[in-house]
Amino acid sequence: METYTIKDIARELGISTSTVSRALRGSYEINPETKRLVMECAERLNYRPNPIALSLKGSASRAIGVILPQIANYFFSQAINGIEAIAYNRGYHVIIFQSQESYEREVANVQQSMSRKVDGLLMSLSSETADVAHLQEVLDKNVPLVLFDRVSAELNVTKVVADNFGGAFAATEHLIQSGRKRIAHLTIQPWLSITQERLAGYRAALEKHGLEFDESLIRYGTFGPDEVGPMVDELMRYSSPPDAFFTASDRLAVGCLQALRQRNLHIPEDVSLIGFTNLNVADFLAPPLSTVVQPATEIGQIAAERLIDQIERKHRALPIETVKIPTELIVRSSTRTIDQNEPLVYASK
Amino acid sequence: METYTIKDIARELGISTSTVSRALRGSYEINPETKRLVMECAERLNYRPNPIALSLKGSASRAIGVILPQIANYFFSQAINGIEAIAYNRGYHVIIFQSQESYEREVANVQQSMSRKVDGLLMSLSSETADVAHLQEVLDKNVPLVLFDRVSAELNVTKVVADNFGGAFAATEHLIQSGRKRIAHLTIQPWLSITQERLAGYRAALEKHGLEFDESLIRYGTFGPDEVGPMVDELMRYSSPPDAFFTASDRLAVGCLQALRQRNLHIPEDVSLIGFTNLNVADFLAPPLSTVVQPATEIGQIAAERLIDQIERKHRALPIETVKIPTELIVRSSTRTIDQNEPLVYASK
DNA sequence: ATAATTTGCGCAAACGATGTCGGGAACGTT
DNA sequence: AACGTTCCCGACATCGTTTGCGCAAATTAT
Repeated sequence: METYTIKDIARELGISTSTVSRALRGSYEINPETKRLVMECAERLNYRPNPIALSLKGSASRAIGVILPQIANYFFSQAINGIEAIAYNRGYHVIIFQSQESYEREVANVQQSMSRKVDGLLMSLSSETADVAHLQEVLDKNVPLVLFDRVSAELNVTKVVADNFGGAFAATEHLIQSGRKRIAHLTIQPWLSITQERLAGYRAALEKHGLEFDESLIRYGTFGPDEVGPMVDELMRYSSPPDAFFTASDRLAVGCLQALRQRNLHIPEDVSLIGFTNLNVADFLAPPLSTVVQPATEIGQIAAERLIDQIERKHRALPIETVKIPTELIVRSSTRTIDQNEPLVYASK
Repeated sequence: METYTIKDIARELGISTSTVSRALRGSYEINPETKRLVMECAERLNYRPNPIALSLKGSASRAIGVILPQIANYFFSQAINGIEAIAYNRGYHVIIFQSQESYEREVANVQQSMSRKVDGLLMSLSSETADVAHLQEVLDKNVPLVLFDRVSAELNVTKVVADNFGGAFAATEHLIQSGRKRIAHLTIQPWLSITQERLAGYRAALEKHGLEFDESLIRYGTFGPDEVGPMVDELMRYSSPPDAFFTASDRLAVGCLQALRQRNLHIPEDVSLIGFTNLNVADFLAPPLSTVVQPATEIGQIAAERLIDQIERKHRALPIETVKIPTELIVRSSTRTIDQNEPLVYASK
């Protein structure tokens, strides 16, 4: 099956390429009969317009770029599914780039997607990204941009995020209500919006319940391997060590679980553990892990919808807003209130 | 930061675009002094060649396409990481497409990547794919193609796969050696190469140990939601029900775990469970899940290397071969030999 | 000094599609 | 009969880059 061009159709029918082009795009100034012939011939040859040529011409490429830190991450891979679903049935293709949490690679990704002439960009910032000049340039070029999850306050664009404050508040309050008093918070880089919002939610819940906010119970992780162990060690050495851990990501939740287990700290007997994560196996862990679930797929869907709306109504400026999606608190055994009579068993319920 | 073209450089220096083009590519027929000027100017303007124009011309796009069933899957997302790592430091960009286990979408993805003029294609077949004519076309166009994991015997191309036979053999033998006699095998679509190989490994291990191969203990899954429950029900209704489950994928392993738990079947007391999976939390599940681990990252890396080798030495035909990467059997509690005296506890070890 | 090479560079065509012109034919209007 | 319209359609330029060909100047050979 060869790949035919507009020229082949033109030659076949003995007309000019312009006519073919116009017929294909349904221009009003083409004879219906000619149109029919062209359409039929295109069909017969299985003609597909060359997206590269289209992009070169500067017209729509019907592709959107997605730049995110890591695919191998529940949250992001689910978000991609949401994005693809929407993009697919609105006729767009999705080109995925991973920044690998590197600012440098993120900038390169942005350049790549610009030169590949995507119609719009969907981004979640790398953990290294402090400066957003590269994104300002995108906006200056008038390329629609929507941020999701890891957003920047410095950019005046549409953003789609989970209700991080609310989720963190709910998680913390839940820990307090189940009898915990010294709640450690393991989180990620402090300059990220999500970190700040979750921290604020955590703090607000403490304050509401008259608990002191203790800076020394907060630990900021990077994305290094086995970084949680040392944090746990430090924290547990305190004269009044934490009786609960609230972690801010998939990785930290699992890392914390592992670290606690290695140190022979029992959950929830010794400490409670709750994660801010999208782990789909949370229910099958030992112990089943309480989590704040972010609707990753939905975030992806809404972000994609907003972006495509912007692309298609490019002339009329669409309102810029921040969409906040509610999170859901799912309570499992890892944050159970301890009844001293209960046997120490994690059997399936 | 504007985006400059070769023309801008030409105008700036008062020379022709051809000269600039040749200078940039280091042609021998350009005066070294002119070259220097051009290089310097390009540097100063931060010139980046337009990949779209390059692709249109038909030359290398320095991009490779990756088409796989699902990103939201441990195995595939790790494989992508391996692919990206190699591609990145050999100067290629990776364009990822998801077939979503749909033949139709896979064909569309192939078309897309062809028309985006990727320099090569890395693929893992969708579970619906029985016919590979669309891939034969890729080969006919002389576009390098490497298959990984889900490969097709009908295509004469380089393939990179895990040692599915060996892994399945090891898993089955392990179950037998831990005292199991009726081993059920939950697997995926029967026409996939990996399914067949794993089944063969399973069967060979049974035969080696003098156990009967019982067709009725095999179940072929699709990718539907909660399909495992009914399978388990059917199997457990047998007069001699299975005493072990060997599952062939991430999804099936977790699904099986869930189904068994819901039916109050204890692992490993009532039945053993071992998965063929890349779940990174296998050790934290209740019970910790024995698994056959596929080196996903390595598979991705090797596949990417082979592909890029083929792209770059396109003239000399590279030998076509199937690379088989060893798998690793990791034994955890879910396949423990049952000691009747032991209490029924899944506590952390 | 003349002829033959070499060196360095520009012109123009191509890649596939779109869009701006403008022109011929057929029609209607005075 | 002469003019203006409308309807269809084709020639050509364009997007950014590469490349075959050719041509002038500089160099070397005769």
